[in-house]
Amino acid sequence: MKTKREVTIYDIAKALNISAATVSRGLKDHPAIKQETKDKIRAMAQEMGYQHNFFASSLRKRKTNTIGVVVPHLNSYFMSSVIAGIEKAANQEGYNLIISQSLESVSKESASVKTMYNSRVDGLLVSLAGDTQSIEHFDFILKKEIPLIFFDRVFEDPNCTSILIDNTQAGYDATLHLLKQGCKRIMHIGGNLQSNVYADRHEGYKQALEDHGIAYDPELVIIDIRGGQLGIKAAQQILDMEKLPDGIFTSSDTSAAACMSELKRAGIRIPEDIAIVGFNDDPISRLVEPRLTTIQYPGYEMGEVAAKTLINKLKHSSGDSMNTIMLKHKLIARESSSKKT
Amino acid sequence: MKTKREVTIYDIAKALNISAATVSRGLKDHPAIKQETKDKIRAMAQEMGYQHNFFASSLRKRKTNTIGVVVPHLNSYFMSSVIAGIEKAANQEGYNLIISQSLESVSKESASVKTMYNSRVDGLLVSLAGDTQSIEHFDFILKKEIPLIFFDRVFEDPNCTSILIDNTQAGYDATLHLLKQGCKRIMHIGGNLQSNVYADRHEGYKQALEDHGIAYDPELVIIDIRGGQLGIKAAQQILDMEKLPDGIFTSSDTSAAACMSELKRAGIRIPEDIAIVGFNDDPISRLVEPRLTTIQYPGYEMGEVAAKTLINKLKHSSGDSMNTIMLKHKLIARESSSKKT
DNA sequence: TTGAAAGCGCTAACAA
DNA sequence: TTGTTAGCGCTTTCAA
Repeated sequence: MKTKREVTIYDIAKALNISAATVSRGLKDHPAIKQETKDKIRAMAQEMGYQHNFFASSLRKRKTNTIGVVVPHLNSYFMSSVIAGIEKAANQEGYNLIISQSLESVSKESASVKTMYNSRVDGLLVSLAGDTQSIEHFDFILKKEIPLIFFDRVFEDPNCTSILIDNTQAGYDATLHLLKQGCKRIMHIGGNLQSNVYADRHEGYKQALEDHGIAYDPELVIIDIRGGQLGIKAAQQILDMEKLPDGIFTSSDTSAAACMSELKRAGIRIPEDIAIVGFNDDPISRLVEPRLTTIQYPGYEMGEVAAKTLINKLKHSSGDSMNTIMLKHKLIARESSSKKT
Repeated sequence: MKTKREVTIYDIAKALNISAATVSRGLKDHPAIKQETKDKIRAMAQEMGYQHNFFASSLRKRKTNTIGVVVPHLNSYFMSSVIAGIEKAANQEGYNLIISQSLESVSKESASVKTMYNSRVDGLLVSLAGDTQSIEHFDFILKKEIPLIFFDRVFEDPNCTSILIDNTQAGYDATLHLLKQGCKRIMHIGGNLQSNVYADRHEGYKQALEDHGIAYDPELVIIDIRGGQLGIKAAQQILDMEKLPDGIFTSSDTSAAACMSELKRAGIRIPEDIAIVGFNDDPISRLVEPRLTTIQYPGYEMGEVAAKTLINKLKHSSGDSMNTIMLKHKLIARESSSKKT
């Protein structure tokens, strides 16, 4: 870059007195090139400090070997695990990654998708922002037939594959666990219901109560208060209640931990007074006291599956497309919910 | 992408019966183009679904407006904050980001840097892997005069700028705080000493002891045990000691929290028996019990400064280059270290 | 087994 | 204010 001119395949060609085409082939191990020639080319490339120019190659091939990833936030344990999984799978197959955060805003999400398109990503892996209500801003991507896969925070659409866990079942499991511990008055603290993830967990909570003859009480449900701090604000709200709950199912470990910390400070005993179940199996769930019962959720694997599915589509552009891939989850019981001894 | 041919500026030009050059200029608001023409161009581009092709443009301009970021791990609170800061600053100036993790391995770091070069990033922002002992693998970057900035985990080199905090001072502050609480037998749990970050914190610890007439005792220092779990293993080691320490200075909040959790499980009281100071002001420091005293460390700001410094270099390629930028840190005293009441 | 030649889509001198 | 022209560095037919 900069002022210094690039070392190109032409430079190598000239030095070796062969053609650029041969150099190009030799560099990528084309079978039609003599081993001897390849060796010479490699050696010279090495010597001259040649580096492949991805742009020129992409421009010419009309494909970039790059996958775009758009997520709401990078900074959660779950998301980092997913990204790590994506990176591993992508790397293995020789794909690069461009990553961007929407910070939970559709408009930023939309801008990111445009940028990704401008970079001509071959495919897109997306976990939607909280306030995303439609996927119109992906229309032009779909129209260009760029494969689009949603994971975790998904949107049902016949043209896209979704990869997720059964959040309804997971919410059901969490609530059921509390019921089995003898809880009768179970709260739910959850995220933005516009997102499938939180809507489904909430739904599972509702169903579990129903199945056990407990009426759903909207007073016992606290949903996403914008600007983080959900756990702390929820705790304050709980402390103001006339009659305390005896169990809480929270849609994330971080807010569960924050909430628990506040409640404990106010003198409430966990799990004796209130049992708590979180979600995600974030490392924090093992560090707080008591340790959090939680739903384990295969982030790394989800990333791997997402990337592999996408790459598969890219390679065999046949539309074998599954529409939904459901991964397993598991409840991990720890002290924060153990009312029985 | 795919089979569908791109809509190019030529298509727009043809449709409007003007030249491609004019379209190119119009699209980027070149002052020499009549407003009326610009409007026509924009409208047609819109209508035809034209999207800028970043590759062709980069190839031609020999600059990409892309910054490469290489970090050891994405999944820590600190690193996510840094990335968020970088992203904001980069976005503001119209730069894109390519992000990659070295997973603490020099070889992966080296591969990442190569890939970044292949993508012809305009500049590089790097936090080094734990076992990086030299920066030879950046030589070709430097030779091409691609600006390279290190942050947090840095390497002293006259050709690169480093952005960091005064880790020695911070280590000193943390240790001093424990001394002031009356601790006499202070342990240090730290990371890989090959990294400036941990080496300096360790050095500060040493100096503080020295300044207070306490002999440095290698038995009281536990350094990075590969494969994470540092906090837990350190706790086990502590519990095996004949004489327990009365204070611990840990180089990260996550290992401090894990260590504290283990110690508490073994019946040790924090801070009465052992006072603890962590590092980073990770959210976890406020969620564990007792809450962790820690060193606050401006991650977001560090990211912003790093990106701005780099972009500045990119824009005015004059070598105004400062060599080191030192950001402020601050000790935040919480319950985990408060021996005095 | 190799080479010649034609672009991929865009930009920037230079000219008009 | 706009157009002409010549590439940026690479890949890929087609031909030899």
